Amino acid sequence: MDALARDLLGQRIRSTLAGETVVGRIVETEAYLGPEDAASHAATRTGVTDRNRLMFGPAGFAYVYRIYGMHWCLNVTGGRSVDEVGAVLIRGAEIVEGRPVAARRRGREDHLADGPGKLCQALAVDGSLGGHDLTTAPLEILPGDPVPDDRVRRTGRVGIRSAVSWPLRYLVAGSPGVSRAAVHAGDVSALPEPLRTDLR
DNA sequence: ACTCCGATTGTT
DNA sequence: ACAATCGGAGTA
Repeated sequence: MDALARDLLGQRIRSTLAGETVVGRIVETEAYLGPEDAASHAATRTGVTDRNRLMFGPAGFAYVYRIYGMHWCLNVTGGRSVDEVGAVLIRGAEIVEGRPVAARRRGREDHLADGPGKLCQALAVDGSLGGHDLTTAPLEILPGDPVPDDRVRRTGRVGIRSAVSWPLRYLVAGSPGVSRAAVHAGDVSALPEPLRTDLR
């Protein structure tokens, strides 16, 4: 999961939804793990539910959920085996194609995709994309220029109450499209020992 | 059936 | 600092 979050940086996400093309370069992600991660939607006491079921499935599919009754958030599922549960939230992208389309959808010329809700609005992503195979149109993740390690920052996650110190947020330092959220130190030692093995 | 509240955003 | 806005999850 963690490795997926790192590797998504620099890759492109192309939306041809609603008949128009918008492409973003992914610059900010966050990993959410399985039941052991209190901040994850997979941590529900009731186990698998209608909402989180995709987090328990195979990798490479869209898990889209609504937040605060008004915004959509896009995740890439990351499970590589039946034992691995989780997904990676796409938190920010730099729009590299279809800027005018994204601006119209956003109703403004700036801050087009520097946040998970904004990104979904710019790419026209909504709940109907849940379960979509992200290797196929109309919403697909494509290879991009790899981001070297010295441009990558790993920090604590944003906007959650539990396990905030887990360093599972990744961003490309200084790149447009990174959200304004404060960069706070994620503490690797705060991760439970079994999970640390997933860190590179 | 009922309450609580969130992996956010935009404005004051 | 705070309102908007609603369905999922937990409780009964």
